[in-house]
Amino acid sequence: MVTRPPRLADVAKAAGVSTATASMALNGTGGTRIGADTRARVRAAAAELGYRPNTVARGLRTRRTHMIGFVGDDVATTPFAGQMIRGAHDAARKAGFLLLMIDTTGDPSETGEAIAALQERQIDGILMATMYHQVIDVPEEIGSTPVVLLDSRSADGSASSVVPDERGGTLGVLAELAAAGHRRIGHVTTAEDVEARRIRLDTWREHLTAYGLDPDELLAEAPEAMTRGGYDTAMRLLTRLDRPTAIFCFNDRMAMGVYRAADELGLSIPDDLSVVSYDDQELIAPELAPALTSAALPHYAMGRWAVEELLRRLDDPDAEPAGHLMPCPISRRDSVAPV
Amino acid sequence: MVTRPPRLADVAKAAGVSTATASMALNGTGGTRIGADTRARVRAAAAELGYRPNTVARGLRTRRTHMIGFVGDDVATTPFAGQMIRGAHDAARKAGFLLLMIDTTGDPSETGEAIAALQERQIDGILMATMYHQVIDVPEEIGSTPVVLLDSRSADGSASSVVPDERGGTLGVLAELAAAGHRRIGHVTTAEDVEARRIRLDTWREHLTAYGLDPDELLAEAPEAMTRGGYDTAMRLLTRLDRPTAIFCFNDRMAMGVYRAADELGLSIPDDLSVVSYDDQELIAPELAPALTSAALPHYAMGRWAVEELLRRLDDPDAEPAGHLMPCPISRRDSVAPV
DNA sequence: TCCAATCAGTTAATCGATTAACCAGAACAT
DNA sequence: ATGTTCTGGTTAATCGATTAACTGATTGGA
Repeated sequence: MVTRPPRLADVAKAAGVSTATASMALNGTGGTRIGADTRARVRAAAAELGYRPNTVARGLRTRRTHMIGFVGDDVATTPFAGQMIRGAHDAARKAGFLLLMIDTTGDPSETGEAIAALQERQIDGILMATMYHQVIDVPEEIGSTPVVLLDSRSADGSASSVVPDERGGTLGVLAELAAAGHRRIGHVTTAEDVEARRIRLDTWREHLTAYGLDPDELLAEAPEAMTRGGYDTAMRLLTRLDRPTAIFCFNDRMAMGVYRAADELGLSIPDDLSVVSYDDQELIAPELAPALTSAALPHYAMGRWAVEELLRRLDDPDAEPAGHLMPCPISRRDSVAPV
Repeated sequence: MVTRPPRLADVAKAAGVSTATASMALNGTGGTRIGADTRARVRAAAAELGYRPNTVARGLRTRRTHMIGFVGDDVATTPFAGQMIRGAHDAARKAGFLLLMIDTTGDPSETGEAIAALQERQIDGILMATMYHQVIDVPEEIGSTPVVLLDSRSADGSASSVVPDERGGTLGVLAELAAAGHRRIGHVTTAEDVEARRIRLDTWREHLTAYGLDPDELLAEAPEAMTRGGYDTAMRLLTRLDRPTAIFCFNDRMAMGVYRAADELGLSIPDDLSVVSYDDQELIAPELAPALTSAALPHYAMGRWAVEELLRRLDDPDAEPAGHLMPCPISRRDSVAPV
């Protein structure tokens, strides 16, 4: 005999009450209408039977599924994604929500389909995550579904969003260098037109200008933000007559190239050259020799915040969309020394 | 005015039919009962209104939610996890399913809760994934929910499962060495008691024994499968009088240590020493100099297979559980040369 | 011509909860 | 004595689909 799982009606019958009473007793709703002993009887019956509410039925009635759609443009490829998902997952679970994941593989036409698939399932809200900090338009398919953007901002500020405080992080690592007495700080970056590049570059420019230095003298760009690009650009900066005493790298991968270039030129890090970077990638920054000082991308925290914000919006759909800058903590390691 | 999304009843009214007819027309059920023109009229009305079925209501009636629970013991930390999820995601989506993710952070007491949370949501089946190949007991909370194990096997074979064909992969990389004329093949491995270690080690033993060599002469173990361990063990093997001409590493991280040891001893890879490994980790194997020949862990393929198997079991719950060995393709690179 | 089968639908029950509306009895105030 | 207010529930409607059972015309075969 296949015993199907107990329904609320079974619990009610076992406790000798109506399903309405059972529902209210278990959910604590209905105010004072349920007596203490009745409540206890229902609870005991539920425990006895191993009752688990059918959230599909509940969802149909209440229009709340306690599921959040997570739309990512590439779940797998970057190690960052995992942390973002994890932050979102943890915050969701704490509030009794689960994540319904969907990956668009970066294909924009997929995004509309993904959103529709989630909406059919009556998710309570949507998290839209991008792998890199960027500015996007909220897809119109979203309609009135509450949404929070993760690692990207909406062009018109119509949706809540959380992005890393790139400016703060940049100022942070530059402050490390300044504290060690560095002035001539080079910057190696990518030519790719991404938000992160723009902010880090502008902030660094500002910093140098404040010292009366000409940033353009100390800037080098590579086509791509990879090791190779870091190597090439560092070579250019470090073979100049008045080479910088420190380099701020766009990211850790480029920093790897800078390390190699310094090595080949017989420059010792941090004694002859200090290096700071961005991203604080797990398998890179702490593993380099010497370990690299880097501003961390707060993916876990952003994931968390996004869910918390989404839950806030579920409570109050008319609240103003919030744009949050998540601080990028500085991981201080061994790649910075006094001039 | 807030316009709520159209219901099936709205479509039916617009097409001038009953909801039963509308349902059958849209789903193609009910055999010949629906005339071609009626069907067309209903379809047109649905398209016109932008009708999207409410899958919560449907799920309540049909007891099928088209959602698969994915229980992972650590979604984020390993880069492998992403590929596994992706494989599962892609196969699921192709079949109209979505993944409901839940992370237990490796805590076994969490697992029961996770399964219960998924069952409350009436998922159609569960994927249980572990980050490392291991043998586990299927949690009793699973009950009669269809389940497929990912990267682990059930101790009693009661559930379908898919794991990497470690033996095949090991034979594969060893064959690379054999083809280059290597006989004295050392093995550096970890002392951690994991399934992968056991199989790779046993297979290597077998291979050497077939050549009449004594494996124990050529084996070195480290406490952990990290770079450090690879370095230490390689140092031991390579400073012997009759050092091996090739080394098979337990994984890529240990191979990094082997590379460093060889470098320090003035041995050039692959000319003085050939190296093969396992895992084919994205950020390691292809990036080493020379690039490392390694047997790949087929996480994407396993994720896919697991979903396909789960869907098969949904169709036929009484089918025998299948234990699948997923081949580990060999990534041939530049770390092997003729003796 | 008449009964059976086929066609093309409709009606109504159902999935398992939540919740608005109602109700009987006890306590209380006037 | 009688209306009012609590207490502690119950009844029945509802969420939005699917589907078993039924029905009223046609068509077809003998």
